[in-house]
Amino acid sequence: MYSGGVSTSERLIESTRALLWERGYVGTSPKAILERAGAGQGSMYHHFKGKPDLALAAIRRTAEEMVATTTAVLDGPGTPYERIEAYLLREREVLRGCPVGRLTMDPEVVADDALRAPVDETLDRLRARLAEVVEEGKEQGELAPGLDSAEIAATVVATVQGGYVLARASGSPAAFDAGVRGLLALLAPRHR
Amino acid sequence: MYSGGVSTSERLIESTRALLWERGYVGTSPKAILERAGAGQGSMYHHFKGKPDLALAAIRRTAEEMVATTTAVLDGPGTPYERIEAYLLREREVLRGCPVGRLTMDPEVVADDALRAPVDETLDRLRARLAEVVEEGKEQGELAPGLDSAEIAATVVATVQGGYVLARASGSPAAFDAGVRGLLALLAPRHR
DNA sequence: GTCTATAGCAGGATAGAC
DNA sequence: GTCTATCCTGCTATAGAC
Repeated sequence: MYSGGVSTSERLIESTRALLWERGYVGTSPKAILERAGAGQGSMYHHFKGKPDLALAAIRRTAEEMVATTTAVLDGPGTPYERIEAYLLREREVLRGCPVGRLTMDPEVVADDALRAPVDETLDRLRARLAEVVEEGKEQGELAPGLDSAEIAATVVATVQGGYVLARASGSPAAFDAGVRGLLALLAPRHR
Repeated sequence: MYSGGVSTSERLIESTRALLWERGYVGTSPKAILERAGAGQGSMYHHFKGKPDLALAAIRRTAEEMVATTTAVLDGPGTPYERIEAYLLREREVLRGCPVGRLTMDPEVVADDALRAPVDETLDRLRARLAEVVEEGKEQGELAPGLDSAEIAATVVATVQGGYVLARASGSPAAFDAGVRGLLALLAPRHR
């Protein structure tokens, strides 16, 4: 029996995802979620145990989505350098920040192992995959052999996450782009 | 007439600074500030117009402090590369994050130009000073001449800001350190 | 200057009708 | 499954005594 639309529980999760991205966990109230989802109190507490439970469902989905997106780029075509470049230059809504990374600035997310786990796992998998690509680049002679793959992977992810900070501080994506271009210049084969 | 201690307004500002660092603007309540400062409601509203006004005073002081600290390192002794290295390796309470950068993830700070201004200015001055140091390094032949100083400066600041994200996600400073070491390897004269 | 009292509203959750 | 009513607590601010 198909309802012809999206289920209430689905709307609750999507509304929570949007609000967590925009306002973080501390800044997101059940009331705001319900208003955005067009649902009443009862629906939320029927489908979820409470705010943390609903937030966990939302965070898990956002994390999965990010893993899928980044994997697609890093497993895509091109040389190792080109795939790292594609990851760094991929379309982003820079001023909105990273829906996963921003959660690390939320005290209640960091304090709750269950909420932090999907965030940690997502960034960790991204780093691990990037390290593999860097390793490939070294083997193929495209990247400098002296580089530590795990370190470079951390640098790449950090530059992106920090780029969001610079962009949001200045109110413009320019600083994000500058940081990315600087990193690409440092990685670029032609500069070795 | 010296009170022999610290003024109430002073304690309010310092308490607010600590809470903004720990919990952000949205997550910090006047009540929590007053408890930490050991003051009553009246004191706060006597010295400040309200939460935003007190937060502005606290953010301005934190911003000034960060400018002073980073300037001291970047104006210090050593070659340009060594000064950038000193900035990147300087002692940090990594898991607490950056007291200035973390504010960019706060929706109410970003939405309020007065609150965002000191954050923007601080990170912008840091980038500008780093760009000058990079420029020096290029002139002295210590850094690759093809690099764009402003871009590299953005990359350096972004790596630090993003390093905090990685560290807080994993609950360990290791990822911050890895990102910094990766960046230093990419910048290092010996790798050109 | 600092305190307590109070106000009005929002946060987070529960109860029970439909 | 979904709704509204209700509860208790905390947030932000104001009033007015000391």
